[in-house]
Amino acid sequence: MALELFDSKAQELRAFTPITPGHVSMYVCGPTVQSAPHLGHLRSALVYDILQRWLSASGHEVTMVRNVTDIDDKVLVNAGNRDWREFAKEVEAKFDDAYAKLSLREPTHKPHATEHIDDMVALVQKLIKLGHAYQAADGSANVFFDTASWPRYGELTNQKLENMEGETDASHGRKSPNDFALFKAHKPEEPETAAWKTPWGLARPGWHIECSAMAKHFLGESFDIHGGGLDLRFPHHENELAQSSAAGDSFANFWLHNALVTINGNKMSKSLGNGVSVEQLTEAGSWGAIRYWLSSAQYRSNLDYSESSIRDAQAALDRIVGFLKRTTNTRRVEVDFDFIPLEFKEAMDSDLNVPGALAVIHERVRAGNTAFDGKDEAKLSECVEQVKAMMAVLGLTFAYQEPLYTEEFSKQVEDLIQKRHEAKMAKDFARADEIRVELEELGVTLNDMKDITMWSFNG
RNA sequence: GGUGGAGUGGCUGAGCGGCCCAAAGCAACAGCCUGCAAAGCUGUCAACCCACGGGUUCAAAUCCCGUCUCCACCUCCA
Repeated sequence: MALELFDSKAQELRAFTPITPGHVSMYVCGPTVQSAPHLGHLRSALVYDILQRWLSASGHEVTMVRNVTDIDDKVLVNAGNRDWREFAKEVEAKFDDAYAKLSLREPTHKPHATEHIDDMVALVQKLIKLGHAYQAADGSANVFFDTASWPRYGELTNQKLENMEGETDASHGRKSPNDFALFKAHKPEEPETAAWKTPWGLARPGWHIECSAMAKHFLGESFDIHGGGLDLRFPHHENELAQSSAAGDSFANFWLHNALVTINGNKMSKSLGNGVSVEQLTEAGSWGAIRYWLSSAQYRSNLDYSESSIRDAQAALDRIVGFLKRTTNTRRVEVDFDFIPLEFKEAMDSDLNVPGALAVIHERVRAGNTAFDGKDEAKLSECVEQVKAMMAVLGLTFAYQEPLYTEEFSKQVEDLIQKRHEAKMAKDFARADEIRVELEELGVTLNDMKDITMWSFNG
């Protein structure tokens, strides 16, 4: 069975075949760095991180571009009196920090909009030449895409122009309320640093043109996958598609849209004031638990946050980590993708069914625990290998660490266990419990089995 | 008004024509293990036929029609 992905343009599951065999190119809309990240941003980035990991695990070389929109109305507004560039960098650092803590892979390219103004100008010039864009009638540096000139407009979201509500304050030299800005003329109240010289005058780029230009710059006229949040489908992605295809590019072969994070059934967003901060999350559980939770619904399903979400995810994750800890103290197993069970592969190939994949992990954990208790070494090894490989594919390896301790420490622990054993033999349980507490303080968890006491280190 | 999507056990959440008397996790209960715990294992708990009403089919949670409720998008949004 091969990978199938839901293409939201075709509105159906399609067998995924890369344009260039063995190589996958993907573009994912990254954040507009206007305010600190929330759960929704994290989910979106994570979805494509897992896709990237699965594609490479299954033998593809992946080029992934995730942009940073560092110039935008909101960036300028939220910067207040500060230099907006400094502000944007600061916010970007918060995103980078959260991404790193979630253990996201670095994208191959992480372009900033402000670094690609020339690419955008070139693309817009081409659109004007082809009759799909025009400079504002009022003579300003505003440049708009001419939606009326592009009959395919609306093809991504299956909408017709006459049903669209369009920009309410249509002016600024637009021919139609549906036309969207490619470049926005410099406004006197905005800093000069936020304006670039273009053939039409001082201006800054509109949001949509950025992604078209950067995708083309790094991936060419056609590429495999374009991803982003469901809320970007319209207008952002619709407009990207219109611009790029009007300019003659075939653009993305697959469009992927991840569903949103909701809270009490409603979209999490700044305007509703229902965002959950990173602080709130980390109080409830580790970053591993946050990643686990964000993975726990298929990417096209809404994921509803509640107070117990992260706590429950932590418990589920601890079960897996606990298994690895209790069983791998004296074993070292290399991760190998050949160890991945077929059921896991099938789940992942089925439009990234991560919850189904997690179910396979838990099933293997139970089998492994049973093998461990029954001292079935061969079976245990197999389960450990499988669980580790699957955890690696899902990017959850960072949630546990190989126990690192010195020989000396090991000897100290084993001495204490021996003393505890002696105390137990003497029925001095108070002393035995004291030693257990002492070991716990050292970070050691005991596991009393029938004839032997095992221990694991949580360092 | 237009365009997409959703309604599955106490909670989260898979399944999308037969392998479903519906995965997995969390929560809860009991047993095993233990000096007692923890962890683990086993079992139970649980979905009154998977929102409701019709229909198609030898067969439906899964397809079709209708109804109700909810969500997202329609030029800020991951």
